[in-house]
Amino acid sequence: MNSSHVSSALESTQLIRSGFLSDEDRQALAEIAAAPRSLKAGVDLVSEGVRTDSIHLLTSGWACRYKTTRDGARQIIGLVVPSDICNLDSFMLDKVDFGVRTLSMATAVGLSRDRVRALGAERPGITRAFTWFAIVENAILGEWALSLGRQTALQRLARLLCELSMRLGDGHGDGAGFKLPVTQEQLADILGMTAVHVNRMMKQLRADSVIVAEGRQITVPDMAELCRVGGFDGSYLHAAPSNAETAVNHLG
Amino acid sequence: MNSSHVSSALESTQLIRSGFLSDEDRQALAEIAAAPRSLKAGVDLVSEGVRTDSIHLLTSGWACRYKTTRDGARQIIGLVVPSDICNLDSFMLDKVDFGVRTLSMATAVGLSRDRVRALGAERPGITRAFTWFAIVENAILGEWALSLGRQTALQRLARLLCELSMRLGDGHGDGAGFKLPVTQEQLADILGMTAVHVNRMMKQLRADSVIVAEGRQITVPDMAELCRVGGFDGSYLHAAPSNAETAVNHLG
DNA sequence: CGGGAGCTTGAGGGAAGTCAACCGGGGTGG
DNA sequence: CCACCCCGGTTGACTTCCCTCAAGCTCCCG
Repeated sequence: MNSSHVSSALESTQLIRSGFLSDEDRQALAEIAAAPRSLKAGVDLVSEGVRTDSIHLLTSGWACRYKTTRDGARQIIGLVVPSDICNLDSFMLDKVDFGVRTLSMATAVGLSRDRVRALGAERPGITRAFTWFAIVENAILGEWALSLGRQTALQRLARLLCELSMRLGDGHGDGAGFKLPVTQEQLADILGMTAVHVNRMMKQLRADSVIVAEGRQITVPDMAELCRVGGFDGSYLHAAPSNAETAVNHLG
Repeated sequence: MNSSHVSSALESTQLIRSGFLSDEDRQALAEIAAAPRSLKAGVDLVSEGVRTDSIHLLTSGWACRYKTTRDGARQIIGLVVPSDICNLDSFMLDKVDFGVRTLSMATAVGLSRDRVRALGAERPGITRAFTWFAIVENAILGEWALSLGRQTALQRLARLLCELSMRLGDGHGDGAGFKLPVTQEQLADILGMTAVHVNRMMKQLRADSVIVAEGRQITVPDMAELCRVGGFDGSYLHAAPSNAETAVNHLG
């Protein structure tokens, strides 16, 4: 069966970090998971506005949630990195109102919405973990809204790099680096600007020695400076392991 | 006791619309609700970044969720209208990372986070309803992000008016009208622009006869036209009563 | 009557978009 | 194996949208 296979994929899931899942909960989830699927870059896991009853967990690679305006402009409204849930909305809604597309090669496992719900009825921890995840996602989206509404292009870019550096967990200190598997055009769709302008802002960050970019490998010599430029304060991510324990404490 | 008093306040709550709450669930919630509080305009129900273990339901008036950047700019990341939950985040997180402030005179009731959670352990419908609400809120926030990132000032304003017209449920047809209890400065904080520019865009909508504004009373002579200008498609709200039944059907 | 809050309008400047051209690299097909 | 092409990055010139600053206006309330 795939349950043992998937179980390891679930190990590092954000859901686990919530601290709401017991070992049995985790095992129960692993047992209803479908076989992992390999995906090429640039394909839709879920298409915009479609009905689906399957919840996808990303186990490797990157994906994004996106929406398009009537006149064709695209906005990426969430980055999905390994261990994230692609379309949590399907847990409660029949129809997603965004699409999910891979940004790089990726693998994902599917969970049947109905089976997750059924599990949740017996195991409150599972529903709690999903709720926790929805709320954290909300916090991130709120931060994006603040950034889109009230920051300059340079600040938005710097802030995004800060967020990614933290979410990827590659170390938050000076000298931290990570790989950005996205084109400048996709960055533009995240940041609400033009690919051309992304390029210029990147150039400026490089010129100011705030980042070092070799191809798509980003290195941050001085994280505090990058945070300062982006006006970044990472507490909204709620994803630091330190938070999991406090969550557990509140279970009573 | 206040339970009967609060019960009526809960009647029209968004939570009810989810279709996940049974009558008993509703009653159980009403019993743990604190007495309603009257609030003046412009006061914080919850301050930014504070720890709180109380979840507030708005029963009358308007409020908003907001965040501020390090350099003092403010962005409103959500409007709270009667029957909405002000700080759902507190259901799962110790610390909210936004503030909630009344925009007009308002009344709210508080629910103890721990007691709601305890209820949820016995009554899965309650947790489900909260999760549903978090996910709908997410959908709205995603739509705001799309708007902030990819629409012009005029489109953003038009879209907001469309959303409000729908959420307030005053009728979505031509001739629909509603009261906007917010200053242009607050609109600016919602739309990610300047109060001055809000004024100009309002002027343009008026000049184009898309809206009629007398003070803070907005009338929409041609809703289809307003939707067209704002590139609005309301399906993301998931709040139409029609949706509640389909949600119920999926409970099994 | 004075004063403040919110609305309205104008003039000028700056941030970001648009259009366009060029470059480098990695595929692919002849 | 080379030529070609397409995609993504880079840069420049010009335009446009929106911000900034500033003043005057209308209410409403003390």
